[in-house]
Amino acid sequence: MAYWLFKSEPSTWSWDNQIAKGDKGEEWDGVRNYQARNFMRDMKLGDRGFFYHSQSEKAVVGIVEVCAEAHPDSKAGDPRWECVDIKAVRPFARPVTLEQIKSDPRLAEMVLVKNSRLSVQPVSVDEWKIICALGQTAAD
DNA sequence: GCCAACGTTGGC
DNA sequence: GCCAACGTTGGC
Repeated sequence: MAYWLFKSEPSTWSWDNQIAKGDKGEEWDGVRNYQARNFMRDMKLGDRGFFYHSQSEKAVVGIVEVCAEAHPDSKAGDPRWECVDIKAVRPFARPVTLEQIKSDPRLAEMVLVKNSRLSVQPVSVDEWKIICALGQTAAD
């Protein structure tokens, strides 16, 4: 299983919006960046991801699961743009802030730190475990 | 609100 | 195929 990170501005699509969709999940639409799209094409059913709030909050707030593999973005009107569907698995007991991540030397290589603008990105197994521990949340 | 970093576009 | 100009994102 692979691990990922999905970034969203809470004013556009928040963790609460995601929770409200329940187990049906929701399309991760709106990505118009080739790198991010290519990562979504690599995702498999059951892969896990962090749900990250950018802008004001800047924190990992929950865990999501890929519940549909890449398909055309229904809102794009252009088959080039594909996306996966994700559903909420569980919230973080304690959100892990960008500040915490940046101050932890074990997480210095995270894409979130190195390329803050990429909205969909891979997370290593080690990074996954460290951040779940910081968030006092089960990693499985 | 500003600005740095990055991606995309289009002229040459 | 290069690179300048421009737009967007996201941290501060």
